[in-house]
Amino acid sequence: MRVSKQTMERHHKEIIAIASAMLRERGVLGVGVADVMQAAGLTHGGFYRHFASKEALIAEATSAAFAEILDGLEKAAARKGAAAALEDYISGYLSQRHVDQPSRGCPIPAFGADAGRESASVRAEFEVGVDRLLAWIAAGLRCAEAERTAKAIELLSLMVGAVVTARASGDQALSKKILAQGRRSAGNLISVYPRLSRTSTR
Amino acid sequence: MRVSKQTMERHHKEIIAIASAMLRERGVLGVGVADVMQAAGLTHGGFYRHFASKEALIAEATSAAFAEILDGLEKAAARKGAAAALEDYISGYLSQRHVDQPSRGCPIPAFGADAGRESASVRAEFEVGVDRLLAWIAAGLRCAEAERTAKAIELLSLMVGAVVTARASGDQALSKKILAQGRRSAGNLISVYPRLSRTSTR
DNA sequence: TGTACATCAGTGAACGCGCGTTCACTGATGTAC
DNA sequence: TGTACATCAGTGAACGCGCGTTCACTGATGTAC
Repeated sequence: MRVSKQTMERHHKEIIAIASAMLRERGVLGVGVADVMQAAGLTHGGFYRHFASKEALIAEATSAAFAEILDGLEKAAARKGAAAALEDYISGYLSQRHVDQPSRGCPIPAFGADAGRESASVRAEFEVGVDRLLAWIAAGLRCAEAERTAKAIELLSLMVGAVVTARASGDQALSKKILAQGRRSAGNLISVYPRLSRTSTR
Repeated sequence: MRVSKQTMERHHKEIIAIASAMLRERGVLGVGVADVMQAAGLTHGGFYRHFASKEALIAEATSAAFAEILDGLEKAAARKGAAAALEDYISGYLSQRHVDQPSRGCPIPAFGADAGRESASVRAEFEVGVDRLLAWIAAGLRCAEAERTAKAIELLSLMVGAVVTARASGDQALSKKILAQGRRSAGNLISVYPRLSRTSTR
């Protein structure tokens, strides 16, 4: 039966939140409309009162995934400063926890490859998220203004690649080696004198 | 009707080759048994004379995708030397062509995220490929022996992340920016004095 | 080398199942008086 | 404020479709004599 506007809005947000986690855990093709609705405690039939299509849900869930992460990052930056927040972000990103639990993690390693195969609307949402993320990272870098964007792109690429490769590698040993190296590389990138401090591997 | 052993072997290889391209283009869930068989000029019914399951095909296709790439790399290294071959590999990897055409490209950005969700057999094949790739990259680096593996991991992570992020970003401008920065970063990584040569962004 | 026969790669129909989507229906909500 | 009624969120069955997998069948291949 019909529910109140507030209830419907709550359902809408729940559906998106569930889809945004499922999307990162299973990828675009792994997310089913019925699965999402069931996880939200609803039946699949009502889905189309909320979204025009599965594709529309994917676009909204993509946006929500980035928004959830960026909200947290912005709060952290406000609390402890941009540079300190960036350090925390990096160590969280390149942690075993992030590799093992994609559902609350970064959308880029989780379904960036899938997003590249999706429609323009999904790709557009993804791009807005990447742009905002790069801007946030750039703000936390201690370097010349002109270098910031370039360094942010380098750092993000490095972290995304390390997480994708660590997740794909079955063996724990290789996975951990990749993460550990990622942390060293990222640490050198954000340090004030990165070029001089990294002659040794350790 | 029955075909000769040679024909069957040819079919087997064709199925794997087609699946390995489709896998990189569409991801694991995007590959259909019937699609692959049809592309090979066969009907889907005969699939199970070649493979125990779709999963077995994915494992073999993963192995084949890495083998195809590593064969090419090893030949290139033999022809022009490990260091020069690595430079070519990097510029090819971080090219618009590679971003636009995943089907013959690196498996890691193409379906690394999917592979992380697959069975142990697929993950094991993936890991063997990553290991071999890292060893090949390490051999082309001009640096101290002790630094080689670490630098290879850093370089591969950087390239994988740049390609994933470039593919996911709908807009050409951001995509190109990420690739261009990837090329600069990778170039600095493989140069003999990377720490000193990169004070400027350009 | 020739013949009889077992093998089995490939075919095409069918299996159960889950997918995204549609729709008639229900009944609480929101609204007009 | 109370009442009558239109709206519409959610239900559950059904739609067509494609999925991975199975299977009886075909007939060329490979083999045993």
